[in-house]
Amino acid sequence: MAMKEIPKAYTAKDHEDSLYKMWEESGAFAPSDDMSKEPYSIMMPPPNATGTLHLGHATMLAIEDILIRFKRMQGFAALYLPGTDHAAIATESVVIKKLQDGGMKNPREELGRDGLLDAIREFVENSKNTIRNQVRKMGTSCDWSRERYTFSDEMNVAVNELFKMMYEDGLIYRGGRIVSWDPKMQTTVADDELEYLEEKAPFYTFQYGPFQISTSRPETKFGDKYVVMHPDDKRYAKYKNGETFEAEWINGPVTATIIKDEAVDPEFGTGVMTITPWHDATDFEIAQRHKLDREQVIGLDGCLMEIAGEFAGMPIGKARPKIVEKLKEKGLLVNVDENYVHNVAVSYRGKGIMEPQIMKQWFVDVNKPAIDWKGKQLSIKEVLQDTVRSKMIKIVPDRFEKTYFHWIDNLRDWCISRQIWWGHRIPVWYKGDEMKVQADSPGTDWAQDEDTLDTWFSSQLWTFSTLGWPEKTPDLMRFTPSNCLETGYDILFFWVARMILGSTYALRKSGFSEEKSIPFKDVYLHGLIRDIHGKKMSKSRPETCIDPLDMIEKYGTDAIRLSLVIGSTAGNDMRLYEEKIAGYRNFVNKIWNGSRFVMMNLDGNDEIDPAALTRADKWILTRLNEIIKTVTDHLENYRLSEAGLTVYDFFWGEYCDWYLEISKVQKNPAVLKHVLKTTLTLMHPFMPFVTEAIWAELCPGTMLMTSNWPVINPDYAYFAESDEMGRIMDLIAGIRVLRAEAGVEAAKKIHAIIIAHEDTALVNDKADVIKRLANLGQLDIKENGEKIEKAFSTFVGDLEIYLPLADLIDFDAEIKRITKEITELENYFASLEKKLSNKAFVQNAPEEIIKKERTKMDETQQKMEKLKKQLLELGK
RNA sequence: GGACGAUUAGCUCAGCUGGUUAGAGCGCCACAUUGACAUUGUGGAGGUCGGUGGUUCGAGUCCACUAUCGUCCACCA
Repeated sequence: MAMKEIPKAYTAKDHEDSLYKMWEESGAFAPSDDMSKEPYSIMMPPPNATGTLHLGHATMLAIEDILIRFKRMQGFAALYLPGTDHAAIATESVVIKKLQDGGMKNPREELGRDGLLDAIREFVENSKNTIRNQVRKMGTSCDWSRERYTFSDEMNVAVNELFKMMYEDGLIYRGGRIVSWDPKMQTTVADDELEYLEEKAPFYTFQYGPFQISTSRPETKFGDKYVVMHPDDKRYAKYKNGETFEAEWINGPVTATIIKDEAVDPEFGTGVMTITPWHDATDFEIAQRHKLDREQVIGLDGCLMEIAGEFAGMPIGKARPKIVEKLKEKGLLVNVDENYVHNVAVSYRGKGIMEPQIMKQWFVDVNKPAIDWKGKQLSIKEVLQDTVRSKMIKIVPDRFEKTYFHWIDNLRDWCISRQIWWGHRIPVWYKGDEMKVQADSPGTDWAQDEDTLDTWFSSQLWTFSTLGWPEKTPDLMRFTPSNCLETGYDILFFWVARMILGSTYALRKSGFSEEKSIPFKDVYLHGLIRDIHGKKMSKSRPETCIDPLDMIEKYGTDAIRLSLVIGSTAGNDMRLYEEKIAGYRNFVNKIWNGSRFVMMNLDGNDEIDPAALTRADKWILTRLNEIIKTVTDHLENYRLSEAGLTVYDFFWGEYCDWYLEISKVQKNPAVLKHVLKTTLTLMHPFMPFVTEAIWAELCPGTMLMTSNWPVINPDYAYFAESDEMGRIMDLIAGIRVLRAEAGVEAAKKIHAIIIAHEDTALVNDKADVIKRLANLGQLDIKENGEKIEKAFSTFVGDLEIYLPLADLIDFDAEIKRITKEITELENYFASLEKKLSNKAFVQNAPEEIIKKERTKMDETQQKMEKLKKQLLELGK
């Protein structure tokens, strides 16, 4: 038989590449052309076209691919659109560093704009290929024919179009604002691309006229001519707002003005500060409020300017101690706190220390009403809030909605211009004082804005520009909005919120309805992958890093996918270690061998004969129904881990350990095959390769990937699911109402009785419950009928009996004691039952022992019945 | 300063709207195994679910307070 050729252990390497090739060539990665099928789409968050795939990407791809394969099998026209991101600052700094490592001193100067762009382009093309192949390695079933790139010509058209629309709507404006300037990368950095590092720096206090002021940055203080204090600070009550005084300062005397502003914290330092509006965001705001002068002190190169007099041209780091020295000589240094700790802002990308500067930049206004939304003109901020608040967009897990709203509340205008070269260039042209906003040059003598756009400005268009916008292509009409955006929670603000912004604005403007203009319906946020100690994996500590590609090589893609998905929940970080992956590799192998065994026992007959089913067959078929239902339900609700675990447990613990064992004695090949096929289907989204490889043997000529997702077969409901618990729940619900209406004591007694009488017959027969209760007392239903009826209405239709409460009181303790005893017996009974339902025990244990256990069970049952009768007697 | 998350077996983690005796993997102990599988099977030990109080007939699950760890946001003159 052909089976003998199948190797004993599954070696992933021998199958994965050829299976992927088969899928790709079959065309099944593309969504079905059948327009009657409901569309389902996921836009892959594009990995940066700089490096290689890391575990974050692997997690993302695994989760998305599970969802898309599931939906595809369910019969949706499933689109999974892949792509890469040009990642402006990140890429440019990587390439510049490479060139510098290669000996080039200043690549920007030496290569010029076009030369550097060429170098970056070449680098990006190479790494794009690497990324593509790695995405394939993960088994990702995305439609490569629709691959997109955030810096393609088509994308550039979309970006320019959006810029123009927003400009014409007055949403984009140019203005002098304080921005974070990165002297290292020579560009601005957005607020949320900053991170703060703790730094210990000397904290100086200087005499400034009659005041003492403190600073850790004396080099900014040259132009300071305002002192600010809180209006309510009693210490300085004698000074009036606007009052001036003379003060000796670094380079001679200055005339200073007193300003009262609530931004000053009276508790901090001396409660008085001088301000440097050009180089501090808070100071800038104070200066705006009071219309104060602003002067630049530090140049864009990080060196002091003319205003610094003798210090001009010095880098700030060098100048600082010298300035302090001079002030000390002048007798103006009051004291130095050497243990002062404060935060410095650095770039999230390049780690350069920020220098706030006032610069002309392009901004997106987030407060101007400009979007026609549900009959009103709303601002970007308001639309961002409404989409989530009205549940048009659902965030999983929902606790991130709170974070999202908090972020929006604090949202300021978005600075979208960057002074780097790698990126979409701002489509604005200047000639003298004239300015035009358009993609192409208006003619000779016009010069284009030197700046490029923030990378997120193009990324925000990802969900719909990839489908052809601004053209109204069939894909755009069909697949927008996408169904799910899956990404890490760390870029909720960077990207997710911006996509909502871009999509709602652009698509509403293009005539789409509110429902069609959101970028996605669900947002699924996964956590970060950490090492076994819970630390972030970082390149600087390679021993903590797990490279997904190494793991694929060693354990196979299916094992990686499982280990990234099982045991992880939305929004929570997960630890990953090699042993875990090895564990799932074992499972993959188990599937292989279990299937091999099944195939050795098939007889070519696939028809299940209902008349020939053993108890075991019926059981496994019933269980299969339950598993289908559970797995489908979990997947629909993004509980991927639960779904995976369910099918894992079923296959290993029930199908292999139990049903296959029985099959060695008495087998039903048709059932064996049916259950295997169904289980393989359920497992396929999680572990596409091994399931497809087995399928090829099991059902030659067909492809599992395009098979139908299983549905429950009502014929296989041989064992009714126990709905007893459901009945009890109804009863309890009734008691809860009764408690509210008739009082706690009454409810407690009824509960005690029910516990005591909790046998199936009693719970099944509602009327019987009521009768028994009725025997216990003579509470008149005519008096309390309404309450009682309400209490039991969840499980009793008609109530025309008397309900007893009053006479129970004396038997309380006795009932309690017997109830407890019954509970103990029940526990014992259940443990016996468990033992007897253990297949291995039943199969292997000697007959006498099993008989003995059965006898014990019978005895226990009799005891329990006796006690229950007693309890009833007590009731009477 | 504000918010959020975590705390469950030796380790890493599940546990969906409160409900039969709280689960898995790894590790540990004992035994088994040349007929699918040592990447195995069977059995076992191991948990007062961080603490205190509350709601409830019933709490790992809900509420309040609290401890420890972690993350994010804001401020830091």
